[in-house]
Amino acid sequence: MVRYKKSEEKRKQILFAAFQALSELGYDSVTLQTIADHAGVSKGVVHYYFDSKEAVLVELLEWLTGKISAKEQAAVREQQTAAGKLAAYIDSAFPGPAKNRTFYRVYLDFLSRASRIPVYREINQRFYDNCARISTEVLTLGQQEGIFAEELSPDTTAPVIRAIIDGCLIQWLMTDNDKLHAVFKESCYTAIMKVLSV
Amino acid sequence: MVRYKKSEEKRKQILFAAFQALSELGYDSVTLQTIADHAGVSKGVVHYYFDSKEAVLVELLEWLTGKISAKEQAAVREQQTAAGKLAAYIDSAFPGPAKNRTFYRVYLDFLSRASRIPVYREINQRFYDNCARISTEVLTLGQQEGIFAEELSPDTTAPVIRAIIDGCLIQWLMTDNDKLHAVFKESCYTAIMKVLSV
Amino acid sequence: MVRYKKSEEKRKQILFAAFQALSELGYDSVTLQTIADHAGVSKGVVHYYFDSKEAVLVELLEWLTGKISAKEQAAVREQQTAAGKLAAYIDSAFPGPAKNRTFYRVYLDFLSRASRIPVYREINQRFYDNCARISTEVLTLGQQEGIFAEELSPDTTAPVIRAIIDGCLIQWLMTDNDKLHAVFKESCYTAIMKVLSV
Amino acid sequence: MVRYKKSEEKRKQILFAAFQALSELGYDSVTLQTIADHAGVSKGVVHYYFDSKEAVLVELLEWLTGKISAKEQAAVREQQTAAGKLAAYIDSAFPGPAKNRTFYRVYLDFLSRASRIPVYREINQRFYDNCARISTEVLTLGQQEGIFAEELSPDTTAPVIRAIIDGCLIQWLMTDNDKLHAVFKESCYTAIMKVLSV
DNA sequence: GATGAATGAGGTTTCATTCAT
DNA sequence: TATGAATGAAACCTCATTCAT
Repeated sequence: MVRYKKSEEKRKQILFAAFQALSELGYDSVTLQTIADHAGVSKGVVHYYFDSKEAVLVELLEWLTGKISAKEQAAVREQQTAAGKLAAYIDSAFPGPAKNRTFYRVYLDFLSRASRIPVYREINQRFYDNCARISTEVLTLGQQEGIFAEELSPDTTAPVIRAIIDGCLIQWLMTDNDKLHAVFKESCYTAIMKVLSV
Repeated sequence: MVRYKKSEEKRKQILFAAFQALSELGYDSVTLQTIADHAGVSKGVVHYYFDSKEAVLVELLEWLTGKISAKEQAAVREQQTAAGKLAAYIDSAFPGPAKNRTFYRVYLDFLSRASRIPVYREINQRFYDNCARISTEVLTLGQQEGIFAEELSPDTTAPVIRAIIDGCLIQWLMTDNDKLHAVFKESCYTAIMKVLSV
Repeated sequence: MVRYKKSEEKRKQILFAAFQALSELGYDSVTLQTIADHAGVSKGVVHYYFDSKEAVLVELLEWLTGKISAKEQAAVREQQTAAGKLAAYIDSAFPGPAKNRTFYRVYLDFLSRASRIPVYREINQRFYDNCARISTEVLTLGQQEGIFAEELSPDTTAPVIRAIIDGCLIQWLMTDNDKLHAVFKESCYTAIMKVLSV
Repeated sequence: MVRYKKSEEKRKQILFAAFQALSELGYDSVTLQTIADHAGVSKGVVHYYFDSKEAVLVELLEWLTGKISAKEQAAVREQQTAAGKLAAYIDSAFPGPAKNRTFYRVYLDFLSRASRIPVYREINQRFYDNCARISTEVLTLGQQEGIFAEELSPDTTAPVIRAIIDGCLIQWLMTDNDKLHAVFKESCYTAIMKVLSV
């Protein structure tokens, strides 16, 4: 993009620092100073690359959801069967305790903002759309294979699949127990299978 | 309780005002002034009844989750069959677009805090425990009736049920579309039924 | 005095509570609430008996210095010789670690105010005048007895005597060591004797 | 010192402004705003250079007592005789009405705090230790010269010397009369001479 | 490009004072 | 008389933002 003459790399560095700081401290405790500290740059630099603190956070949500969508899509594309694709999707959504904790803490911050502020809601909507595309791909292939119920419509089923994934990961996050991660992942997979199966 | 000499009624009034203000403005925009404004009292009054802003919010979460648990339990108790109890539970969790939006905006704020701050996590855990009690009640009755799968254990199933409810309501909240509330409620009910059924 | 229709006894109770609270907490930490707490009455009562917090403190200084002057005068009057009177004065000014600490903490608060606010300065001046009266009594008797230097004038000598007393007690207060109280008392007595002696 | 990356000069400027403001207004009336006003900077700057208002005041006491100790020591060092050193010490401690008023108003504020708060007491103790060093230097030299009493021990005599200085300056401060400054200075010198002489 | 000193709006909190009961 | 709920001014402090260097 021509939009940014400034070093795209340093922007990424700041976004990642913001991600870490936000996950660690939470929305109301994160400051430009803490973001700058995490990035190893001065406070002024953040303002040089981003118009405002808000702009950092908006772009962070965009960047995060984009990365996750890409990763999930890639994982699903690699598989040929509906069952394989679904498993790959869940695997991708449950990469492990550390990554899930870091991301979902931040994601909950963003969801609470998205419930009130359109710009966040729109970014999240694009993320949901990508999730729906994956779910639809899995569902329709499964229906062709005959393992998923014919009567299921992608429009109503896709949101439920993401609901179960997010719901399970939130439940797990609240347990604050890394060992239960595998249990919730398994429960999530099983639940989605039951929802889809004939 | 003797704990509060001060008018318990006014405490509730302030808590409710905080609830409204928080739902409207979000955690980082809500101030003691806005809470006081919503309650129709002066700023000092909030501090007269609560030690700090934090104390207001902690007690708000406690009060909100307590009220919801009570309502859900009462609704489930009134029904005699597993199917009736489950429907009552879902009805209770999906009271309508306005109530769900108001509550889930606030609840997302609290979940994001609960992911980092123990005191919020503990309150939420008590809420989850109550939800699990309801789910267990529904599940075991359904197993006795023969409509739910014998092999399901309450310990792993209960969290999934709440995960689907919360997940669906978050998905709906993000659509910002009141008309879809009924659709998500229906999807939620169907999904849980599929997860539980033999 | 007719000035106070209100129970003089309760006023004293509040003044004494203010004295304790002030000694314990210091000027900037003492509040009407802490004074009321120490007095075992409600906050409103303090305002009922005194126009303002400032009024409590002004009257407290008046009351304290008045009591001390009376005590010192009485002690000195009881003695017949210059040496006896001086010893009685010092004894009276050094009643012990606990009393000296309580009083001098408060007195330092008042001195710092008296250096800027006329009303406190005037009250303190009356205290100094009483001290000077005592010193003059001791000095002139001693001169008659021939043990104190003839050339000493009460006007310049009296302030020095109080200076040594206050100075020694402040020095002792800063050591925060009860055991040194007797040492400083002895040093104070010796110093004054040297200043006065022929 | 590496401790302060930030301009040491501006710190000094703020400390001096705090000194003036504190002397003028007193401890309970001085605010960060008044300090900032006296320094000709904005309120935020004070917090940029100091962690808190308390930190400003602690450092102010440290700075003030340090400066005075240095000045007094230097003055005493310049003199060769015990009498000369003592006169230099007194001269240094009585620089004049304006300076003494400004300093002793502030110092009384600090003494009242030092009587309750350890950090202030410790700083004051270091000041007292320096004063004792000076007194000891004067005393031992005077004993060698044969003009001061052999039996005087520095440990008990030094505090009395400072007690007389502080006591006299407090007495003078309370008169609120510049013309009496010289009188009290003379009285102070005479008193100390009598205390020390053979 | 990069820094960090400076600003000041706005937040939480404290507390003297008022006043209905 | 006595209480304590209520008020609101003013304190300390934080921090996004600006800007000279």
